[in-house]
Amino acid sequence: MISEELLKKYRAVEVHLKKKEVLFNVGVNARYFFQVSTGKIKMNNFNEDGKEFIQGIFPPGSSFGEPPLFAELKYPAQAEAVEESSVWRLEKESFFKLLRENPETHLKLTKVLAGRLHYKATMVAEISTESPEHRLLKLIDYFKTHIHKIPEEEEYLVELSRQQMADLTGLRVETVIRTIKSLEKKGVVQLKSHKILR
Amino acid sequence: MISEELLKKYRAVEVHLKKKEVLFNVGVNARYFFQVSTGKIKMNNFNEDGKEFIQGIFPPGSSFGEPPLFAELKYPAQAEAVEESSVWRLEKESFFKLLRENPETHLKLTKVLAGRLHYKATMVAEISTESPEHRLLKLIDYFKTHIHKIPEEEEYLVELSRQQMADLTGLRVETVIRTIKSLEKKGVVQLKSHKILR
DNA sequence: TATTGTTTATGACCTAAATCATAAGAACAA
DNA sequence: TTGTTCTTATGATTTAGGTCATAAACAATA
Repeated sequence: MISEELLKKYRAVEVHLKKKEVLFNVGVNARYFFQVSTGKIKMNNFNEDGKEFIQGIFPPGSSFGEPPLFAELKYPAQAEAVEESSVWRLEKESFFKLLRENPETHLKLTKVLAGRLHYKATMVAEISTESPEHRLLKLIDYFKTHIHKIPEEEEYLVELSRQQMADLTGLRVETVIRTIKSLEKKGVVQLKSHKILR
Repeated sequence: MISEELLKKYRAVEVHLKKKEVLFNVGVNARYFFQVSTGKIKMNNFNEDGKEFIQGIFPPGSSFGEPPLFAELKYPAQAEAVEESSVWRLEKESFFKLLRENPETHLKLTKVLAGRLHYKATMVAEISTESPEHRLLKLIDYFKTHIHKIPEEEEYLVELSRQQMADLTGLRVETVIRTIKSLEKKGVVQLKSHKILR
């Protein structure tokens, strides 16, 4: 997360997005650095027959879509506003200038990328080899401990919908619903008026 | 890739690994920066019933296993020598000193992480939503254009075994073999004495 | 050049999760 | 208050890819 002062200093501008508005598409070249100011942005893919995969959901303060900026690559996914949002947009050149002139910020950003790589490595191994039960528990636990940093013994109320969990784990809604039910029966998660507790 | 002079200057040492030897395990804390000197290292996971997933295969010059170093996390996968290999090993503290004192190297490393994040984002979307055919073609094309940087019109001889392709895409060997055959029938890849050309 | 191991190949069969259909409950807007 | 839409729920059916078994082709080693 880059501070607002710093962003403003390097001439970042705020861009407004309506719910479901797309900020950038798959396959285009990256020209800007983005950081969520308000709302929520997701990065996602669709296959030929419309099945969605969610790469990540970014709350205020998170940057997203930086890799193609560094590696001169095209966006592997699109960015879309989950709800009405605004994002800071910084020109690529200014962004690199900012990094050069603020080594501490560069290191912080490297740490963010490292964290994201860790999440992806975890999830891709899950998705490619594990059962729906295992995948969903891993997802829930990852959000609990790494995203929200909630201590093991404390209760965590999952804020994701069944559909979002499906799109994050490569499953189908029905499978998520059935699996969550069965996890409840086993007592590994609780359900309070459809909300998942763990 | 960090130059050998620089590595030596910061007191990196060379570690020798026999084929199949494990350098570090899942779940342990990262204490060193590693870069392949000779041979080939893979990072991989195994699920309960022994199914493997390959996170990446690293040739000489590539570093690997940096994310937990930055983000204070545990290794999400193990590192194992594919063949007899040697790797440079640099103490965590020396590594960060090196980065601070060599901003250009820090930027180069950030680019490496960005590239790897791009690969993972691409593959996880494939694995979670696409057919075996699509997954394998994407894998082959990714290796052709991004790893080996071979121009579109030139022919690429896939150096991966069917088993490795299976472990990189979350499929089973038999499925890879059958799918490659069917891709050959369709004329989208060629087979020359079992080697795949694209 | 026999032997052992690894990789590629193929058929038969089976199963977990996707698909399809339908509906009830919640949330939101008019 | 009544539509409208989104989310959760559940049963029936289908199917793609996994599993199992067996073998040929090839490579590596003694």
